[in-house]
Amino acid sequence: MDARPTSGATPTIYDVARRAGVSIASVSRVLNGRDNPRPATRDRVLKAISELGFVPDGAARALSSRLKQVVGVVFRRVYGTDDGGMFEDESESLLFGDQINRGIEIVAQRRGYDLLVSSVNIDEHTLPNRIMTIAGKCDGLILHDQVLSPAGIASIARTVPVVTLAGAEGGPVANVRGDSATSMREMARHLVQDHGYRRLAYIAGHADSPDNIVRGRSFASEVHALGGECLTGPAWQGDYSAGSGVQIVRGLIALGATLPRAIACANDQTALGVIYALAEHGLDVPGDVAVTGFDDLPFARHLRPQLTTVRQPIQEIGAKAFEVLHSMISADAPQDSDAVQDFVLPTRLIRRESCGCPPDSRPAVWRQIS
Amino acid sequence: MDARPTSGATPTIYDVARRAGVSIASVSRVLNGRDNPRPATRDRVLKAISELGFVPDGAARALSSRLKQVVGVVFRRVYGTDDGGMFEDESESLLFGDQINRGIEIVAQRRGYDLLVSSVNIDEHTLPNRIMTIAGKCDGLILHDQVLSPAGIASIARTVPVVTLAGAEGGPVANVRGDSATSMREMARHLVQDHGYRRLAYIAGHADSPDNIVRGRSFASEVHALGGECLTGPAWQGDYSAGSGVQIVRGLIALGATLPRAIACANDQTALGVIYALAEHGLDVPGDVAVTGFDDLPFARHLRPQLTTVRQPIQEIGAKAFEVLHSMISADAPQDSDAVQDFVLPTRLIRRESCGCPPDSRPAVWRQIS
DNA sequence: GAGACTGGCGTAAGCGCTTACTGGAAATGT
DNA sequence: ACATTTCCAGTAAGCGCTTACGCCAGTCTC
Repeated sequence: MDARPTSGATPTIYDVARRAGVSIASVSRVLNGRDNPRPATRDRVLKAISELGFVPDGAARALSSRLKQVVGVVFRRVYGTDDGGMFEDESESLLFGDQINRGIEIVAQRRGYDLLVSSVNIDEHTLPNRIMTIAGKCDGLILHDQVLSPAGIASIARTVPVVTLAGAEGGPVANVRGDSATSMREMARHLVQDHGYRRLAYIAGHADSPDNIVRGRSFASEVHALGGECLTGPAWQGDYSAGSGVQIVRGLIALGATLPRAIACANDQTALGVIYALAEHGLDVPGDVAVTGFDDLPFARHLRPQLTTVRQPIQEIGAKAFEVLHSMISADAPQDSDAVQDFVLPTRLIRRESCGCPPDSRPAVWRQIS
Repeated sequence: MDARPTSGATPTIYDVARRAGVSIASVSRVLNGRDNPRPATRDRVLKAISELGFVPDGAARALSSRLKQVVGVVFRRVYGTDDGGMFEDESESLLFGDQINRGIEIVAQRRGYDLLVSSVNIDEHTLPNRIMTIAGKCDGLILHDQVLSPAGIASIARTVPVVTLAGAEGGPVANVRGDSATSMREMARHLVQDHGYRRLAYIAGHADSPDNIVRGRSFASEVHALGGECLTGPAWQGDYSAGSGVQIVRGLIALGATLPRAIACANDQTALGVIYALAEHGLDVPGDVAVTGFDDLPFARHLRPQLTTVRQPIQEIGAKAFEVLHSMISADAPQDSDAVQDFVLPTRLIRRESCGCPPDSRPAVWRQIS
């Protein structure tokens, strides 16, 4: 029995112990489902717990057991290209990131972990501090694309297990990503070979995003290999936002440029903006210009025309990232040092209408879950 | 100076102190930006910190300072009506909830708080346990709509500050919500008076969602007051998912029912499904049937026709919820007991095309940010 | 029925921080 | 020059848990 005074505030394990007439050790054992305490004792404790409305303190538990059961997830706060307010919410809505987080969360929960999410603004001068604060609150970190420089990542990884998403292949830590290269090559083939387009373009995402670079390169090189032409360069530099798609198309049209026959976008949101801007000028998609996306976010199939895109196994990417991180956390060895792993998940081309394919006329109910 | 042995693992404040030749108290003071330590000392400490890659442990800090600087956010994991896979991702994508969380996060960050997010499945039999675990990891809880019964909320609120979102007016704890009633009445007026529709319907969201109930009641009563007819009942019971919108319309058409002239949906996602299903049967929106949503999610304006809906200040709702919670956490008094507050934020009717209004033909750049 | 187990439970030592208290040195006042 | 104040920095006492250890029944063995 312990003689500590009853706290006036929230009940602690001592209060429970006193009320149940046992020691705090027994309460702890009941709390953790050990089978030591015999039923009678267990019941007394359980009763005291519920009478007091006792909630064990996570911080104390974490401190003592050296496990917080929390994973940190950091993503970039996106402010897309400003296009006069039209897409301001859109660029804020991080559909892709949210889906990934959902994937992480679902598997994390199965292991008793919760997610500590935090967005960062790259320009923040206190970035290292913010990341450190977050790191201190969890057992491991999952970093979305483009939140920290490779050097920054390496440095934080000295102290806490880190997994990156959609990072570069040879990064300093374990990385999980979709197989952008293969599917973008497939996309190029589809557009050039199946549809016969010769003059195409790729609207890029953030210039410093490894995944974006891979997408652009794979697409362009395959188009060239097939004898097509692929426009790139500053005029085609977007930032993953719908707004950037709008502005690029408007800019091109304003300059009187001849648009390519097909535009492949770095992601679905950009494609959304492109289609919008094209429609604004009376251009038909895919009749005048074919447009494709990347990610296959839910809205892609509700657009008119339905968006041809690449399906990424978004939630699976998140799930995999957690599993990798979890094994790093569990492994006592803080560093597996040698071979840093790069996990690549398969992606798939989803042909819908915006590339020029005919609409699928079967009723949705009969359609394959594809 | 402290004689504790150097830990082989992650460095602690003791390691930093030893390396800098000071006491742990001084390190702590530097860490917390106290102005006590003089520059020379401070620099030594800072140097040691960066050399060791020291990251202060959040759990220890929380335990000691009795503040975790973490707020828990719990939302319901939604599995929408199954419609053969067509909308399965959609129903998982919780657009609305994610936006709210973004709002919470942004203001939380300003106060040094991070978000612990966790989705729960209502059917879970261990729900109380899950919520308790989460509660133990944070200083306060924000509960989205429909994650816990009022009794459950009241019980957990005994122990930790709680704020609910879109809860019922007379709930057991502080609540933040949009002014659904006013805008739905306005919607009814617009549809009946401006467009002259007489036969309308409301597709409901979760039957047990207070906000849904308010929306439905306000709409129906205003329609009636204006001499119109508002269809409701089991045939019009959805669940906030696009899939439910699809199924309801398909079901009605299959039964040969005469569709109303206008359908107001509980939220944008439902409207998305309704429009989809209507198009599937060759029905024109708004020509044959007008459709409206609620929330004004980003995709609403990219639909064809653009969706007429009610704009909720989504991020502001989240922000407000955090502010309220934060003041509860800061107030030493665990219970302000008496008047539980209900914060209502203004909403606004956004007239676009799906109600029958003419498309806005001004170029987007010139359009008001409205 | 004495010795060796065994299972249930209490004691106490931390986990890595924050912070009240305190002592000594430096700065200030007269 | 001495008394007084001010400033820094160290000591140590927790914060609320988990868990190694050990004690004391009650069981088992032969």
